[in-house]
Order: sequence, then C-alpha cells, then structure tokens
Amino acid sequence: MPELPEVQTVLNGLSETLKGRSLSALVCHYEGTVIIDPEITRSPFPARFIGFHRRGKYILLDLENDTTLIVHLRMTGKLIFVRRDKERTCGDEASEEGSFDLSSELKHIRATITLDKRGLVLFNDPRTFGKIWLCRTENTDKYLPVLGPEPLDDSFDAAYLGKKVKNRKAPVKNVLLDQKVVAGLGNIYVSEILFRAGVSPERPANALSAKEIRQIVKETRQVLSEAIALNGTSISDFRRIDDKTGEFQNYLRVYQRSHCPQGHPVIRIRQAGRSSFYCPRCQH
DNA sequence: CAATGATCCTGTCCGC
DNA sequence: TGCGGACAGGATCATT
Repeated sequence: MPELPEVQTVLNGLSETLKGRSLSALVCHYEGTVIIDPEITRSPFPARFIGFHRRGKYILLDLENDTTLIVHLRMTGKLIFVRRDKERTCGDEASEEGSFDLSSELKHIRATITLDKRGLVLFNDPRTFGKIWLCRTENTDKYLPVLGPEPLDDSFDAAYLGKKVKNRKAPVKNVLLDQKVVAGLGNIYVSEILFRAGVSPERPANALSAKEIRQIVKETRQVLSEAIALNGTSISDFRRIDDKTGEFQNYLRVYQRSHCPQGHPVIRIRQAGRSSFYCPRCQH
C-alpha cells in the first residue's frame, strides 16, 4: 500500500533511471488503467523526461512536448524497470540483489511504458485500482484531485492543522487519512504517527489540544523523513523499481505489531473500514 | 459541508 | 482437498 514515502522511493528510482531517456510508447493492457487527455491530439512520442515530481501519492513525470505522465499506484500498483541489454546471457545479473522473476508478474501487467531499445517500465497491478494519465502539462491540475499541503512543507504546521480539525468531530485517524487535509498519508503512517504522538486514533479531531496538534505535526515530519530515508515500508509487496525492498517495516512500532516498544499489547480496531493499530496504554 | 458506507478488484488466508 | 467468506485499503461516489 504505497503511501508518501513509498511513492517518493519509486520516484527517486524513476528519476535516476529515466533521466536523459525518452518515452516512446504507452500501451494499456487493461481497460481504464491508462487515460489519455483528449486535448492531446497528436502523438507526443518520442519525448524526453524533463521533470520528476511527487504530489501526495501521485507521481508526475514531465515530458517534452508539453505533456505529463501521472501515475497513481493505489493499492497494489508496482512499476518495474526492465533493462533490455544486448547481452543478457551471462548469469551474473540474475544473481544480483534486486533481480526478480518477471514471469510471475506478467499476469497482472496493466500497462507498458516503453522507453527505447534498451529498456521499458512495466506497470504491474493485480487489483487494477492504479491509474496512469497522460495529459497536457498545463492540464495537470485538472487530473489531480484537490489535495491538502505536503506534510513535509512548512505550510503544514500546527496553525494549519488546528484550523482543519476544528470542525471535524470524526476520529483523528480518519481526518489524517483525508487527502484534502494533508496529502500523502495512509493507513500505516497514520498509525505510526499517532503512536509517536501519544494520541489515540479514536479521539475526536476537534477535541485535540494545541500541544497534541503540535506533536502530531512534528511526528508526521519525523516518521515520513525516517521512512523516506529507509526507502519506504515493504509490508506486503511494495518494491522499488529495481525490485529491492524498503527497510522501514523493521521500525514500525504498532502497525501489524502485537506489542508496542514498551511491551504493552497493541490492539486493532476498525475505523472508516480500515484497521487501526494502537497501544491504549501509550496513546490517550 | 461533514460523516458514513458502498464500491472497485483479486490474491491470500482461515475455518469447516 | 476444496469451498465460501472475510480481509487487505486509496479514492470516489451516493446518501443521510
């Protein structure tokens, strides 16, 4: 379930791998996965990648010819870079860390992003929720929903969050998952942030103290920064574009844990149709 | 506008 | 062994 740190990790891999290269074709293998802006009237290909950005959980790849490729991985989306070398016969590549069994992935390839003769990127997505849009760059905002501030930007501060929670009596967990409040958080990181902030996910958002709001902002920054530095959380099947895992799953304190770091039992409740993990002795 | 629930989808897991 | 059902959950839509 890619959230902001996982999306940033994928983007980092893309910008490294695609820099200086061109997009030469975009093929959809599952109806609805690829959406083309009707304002694109003639083929923009080939087009060099000239910008690599992230907004919330959206990946934005700017291309020449005033076009932008937008990718949202949703639940199970995965981008897989496939190198097409002339000589792939030597066995050393297969034994490299990060190699993967492509044949087991082929069943769920929903789109192919063709670069050049030497490589392509496959969009693997078993549950088909993911999307790829190709739009005119000036239309990018029309293809993105309304999103709150980036949690790592200065604009996401206690004053802002205080204002947003003031009229929300829903549990703080639900409010932090709302992408219009803050962009990029998902189920894993909200659980971790609230644990570190010592706040129960069940607390009504409008009942938080100023101190707790400050704490949530601070821990949001901290948790996301740590997770990005560790290339995200590979809890189910998240992988980087070279199939390497992230490392942050080793540092989760409550998400899918039976006990918190203090040794107290972690309980699991259901909120807004999703699991929340928290420690009732550490979080109030 | 806020809150809630259904929906989309398929691999995996559990109980019988 | 196999089958039905629950579950995983990001975003969107409909309803209250």
